[in-house]
Amino acid sequence: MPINNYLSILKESRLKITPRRKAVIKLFLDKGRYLGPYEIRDMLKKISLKAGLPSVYRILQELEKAGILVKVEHKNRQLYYSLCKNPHEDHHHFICRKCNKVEEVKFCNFQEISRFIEKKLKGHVERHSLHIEGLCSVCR
Amino acid sequence: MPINNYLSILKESRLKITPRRKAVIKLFLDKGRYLGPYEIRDMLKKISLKAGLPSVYRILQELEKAGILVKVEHKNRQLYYSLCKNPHEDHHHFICRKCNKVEEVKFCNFQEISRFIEKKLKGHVERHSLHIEGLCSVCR
DNA sequence: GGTATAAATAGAAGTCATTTCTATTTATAC
DNA sequence: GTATAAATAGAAATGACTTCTATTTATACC
Repeated sequence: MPINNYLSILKESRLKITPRRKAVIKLFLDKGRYLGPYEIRDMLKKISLKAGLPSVYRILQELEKAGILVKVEHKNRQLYYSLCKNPHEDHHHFICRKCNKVEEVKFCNFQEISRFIEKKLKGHVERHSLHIEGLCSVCR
Repeated sequence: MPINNYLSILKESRLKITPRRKAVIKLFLDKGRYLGPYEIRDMLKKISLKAGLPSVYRILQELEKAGILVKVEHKNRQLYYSLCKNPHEDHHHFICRKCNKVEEVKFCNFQEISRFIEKKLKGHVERHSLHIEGLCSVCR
């Protein structure tokens, strides 16, 4: 998805298109992997777009709320985000533990487990999230 | 699994059986749900077993390392643990969002997704974790 | 292209979960 | 019982993340 689509989403969400927001989206597009606040701050500094950590955190929150980014669960329990390419499809993400690349997995067979739970445990399943980790085609 | 089995695991891991460790395991057995450091500290205080937060954190880490507890992923990114009843089986957990009960789901069809990833993305899958949330049979 | 407006940002300061450190206490092997 | 290493208490430190206020800036409108 080209950057202009993301900028349109910003407009739809009544968020102004500022140099920092644009640059953050570009970073995610260019890197193709998940990113954390500190490295984003550092990358922005490199392209002479200084931004304080509070601003970075805020921008990430706003982009998540707009549906442009999604949070990534990480073992160290710190904040990471990745670009959400298909917000409306039921899909999961495959994350490379070496290069942190995030790839979409357009496949979900969760219904089976869901039925198992409804039948055996008599519970009502509302949500699920699957974290898949390994080595991508380049790193393996 | 009765408490003595867990105490045996402690011994195998060369961890001493102290009043606090025993009490923490008992808490998890009794409550049947995931617990965080602060509530554990408070519960210990109630049974006249004062423990400082650093001690609680340490005990939880040790019990996790011994395979008695597992971390629970939580939206607020704070630390929660639950008892691991079958450390050696491939299984997942179903968590009730209302009472925090943790139930084992002895079912896993992950291989399908794994094969999908190996074939389509040419990646190598190493690990996965599935988080399932809803309402348990009592709370629904 | 100016200008008013609300929104965005900077930077200092604050919050709070978690960890580290050191002195003291305690479980266990003998 | 006693020696020893391991466990604990409590103060202090760490560090990710958030809040707050003053200043700057994108945008709508003329």
